[in-house]
Amino acid sequence: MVRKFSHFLPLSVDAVAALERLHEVRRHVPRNTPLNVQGQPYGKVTLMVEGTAIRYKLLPDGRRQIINFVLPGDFVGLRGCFYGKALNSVLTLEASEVALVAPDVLFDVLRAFPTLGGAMFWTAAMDQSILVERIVTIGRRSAYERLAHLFLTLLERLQLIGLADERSYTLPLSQEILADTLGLSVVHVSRTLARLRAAGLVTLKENRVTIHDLAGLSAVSDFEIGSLAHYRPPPFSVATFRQE
Amino acid sequence: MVRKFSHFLPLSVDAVAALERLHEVRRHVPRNTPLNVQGQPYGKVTLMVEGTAIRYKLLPDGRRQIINFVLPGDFVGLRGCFYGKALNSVLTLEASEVALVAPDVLFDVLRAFPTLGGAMFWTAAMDQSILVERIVTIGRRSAYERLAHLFLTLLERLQLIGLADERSYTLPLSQEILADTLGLSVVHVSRTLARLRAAGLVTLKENRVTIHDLAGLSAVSDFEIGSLAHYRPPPFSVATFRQE
DNA sequence: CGTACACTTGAGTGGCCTCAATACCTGTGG
DNA sequence: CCACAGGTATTGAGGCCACTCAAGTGTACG
Repeated sequence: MVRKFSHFLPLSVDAVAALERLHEVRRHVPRNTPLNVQGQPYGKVTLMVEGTAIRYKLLPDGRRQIINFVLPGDFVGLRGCFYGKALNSVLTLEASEVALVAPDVLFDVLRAFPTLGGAMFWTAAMDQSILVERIVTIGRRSAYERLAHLFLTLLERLQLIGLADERSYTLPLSQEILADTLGLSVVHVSRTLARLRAAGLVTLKENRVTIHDLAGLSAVSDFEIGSLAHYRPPPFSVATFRQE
Repeated sequence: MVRKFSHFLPLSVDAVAALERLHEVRRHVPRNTPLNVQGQPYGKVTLMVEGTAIRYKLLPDGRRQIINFVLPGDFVGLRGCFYGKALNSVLTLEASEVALVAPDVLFDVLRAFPTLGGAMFWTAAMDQSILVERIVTIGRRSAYERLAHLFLTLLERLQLIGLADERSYTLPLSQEILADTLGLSVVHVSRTLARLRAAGLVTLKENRVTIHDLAGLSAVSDFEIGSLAHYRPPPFSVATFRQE
């Protein structure tokens, strides 16, 4: 998504046009479509254009842990293509629009517009910081704090791509999804959501998350507002390398 | 560490020499030295040469979550330098040897030896898969499974850099470290270790982890042996890009 | 020799889990 | 149009896993 990168640095008209090239091979996929299956060999790199998906892993006995949400502008299988088989599954949460990207096209574009490489590096760093925060959340926060933190993380990610307003957003979050994301049971998510609602902090109704008390919620969850977007120009030039 | 990269692809003599350049500015640091402090601006990129460290985050009330272990051959602050300030703290676990790497030198080397870029991309993918596994572990596995899984992950990582033999390794793992890594309390780690010992699976004594029943342990934890090293040559050429 | 740190073990508590029943909404087919 | 099935949310009851508090042991170190 062009909008995400432009938070990193201003994009030239040409660079935007180059990004458009990645969107050439589009495909419409219905809800609950696997974009990737754990253990299967990789197809190609997929770019989410519109819609949402979840990355998750299944344990042999059926337990599921959701790793992250795939939002518009996110790549699927970019890092993983160095492995022989997919390490996790990806499933669309709603009817979505994806672009299939031939890796060579991607790298052509990056070669032509080196600044985009920096932007991709930046988003990779952001992705990792989201994973790190999730580890902290699941490992050391209570159920109450976990939900609060997740809602704020998603708010910020969606604002970055222009899909959330100041305090609310639409996302197909069932309680089962929340439970598998945060390492909780469905029942306990239901009870905890009720407490958050009663406290006047957040409401989740018909796939719409509304944050009624942003300050209160971030106080509860120790979420640093703006933490994802913090950015400083790199203290050095980003190199390019090429492998034959 | 040269040894890690050579698992990815054979390295030429010249490439090895180039990697040596990164080790030029060495520094010896004692135990419990912060290499990085949460919230502080970044210094430079650090390469662990010998020794170990932990990356962790602290919550305001003092709870600690360890994100990952820094082993020889790992970089500290490579991805994070795009952010204004450090997102997590890093602390040495024992007396260590580190190399301070000027980012420009690193990128010079990558430019001269593009295959090293591919290797770094590969290790980044591996790092991420470790984070992903930790999320699954903390979110959906029991204390018993968590410890089993961690011991196997560390075994594999250390074997990759030649610091573990077939079934044992030395690492300064206190029970507090294990607890903060796995989202458990110290007391419960103690009890669970006792159960693993009684089951004849693992022993942890004087900083030495010995795995007595590798098959049993991986059955308990659903750890895929060899999962980190799985590698397939990339289906495309890794591009290089440069930012001015 | 005393202090500090790490580990162990016991006792009691609580957060979150499981099982289960109910209610609601939506889409589907007779 | 209604009956029905499937997915989703709520609520109660009971139980367990992991937590906290606390005391005691062993080892390292100044």
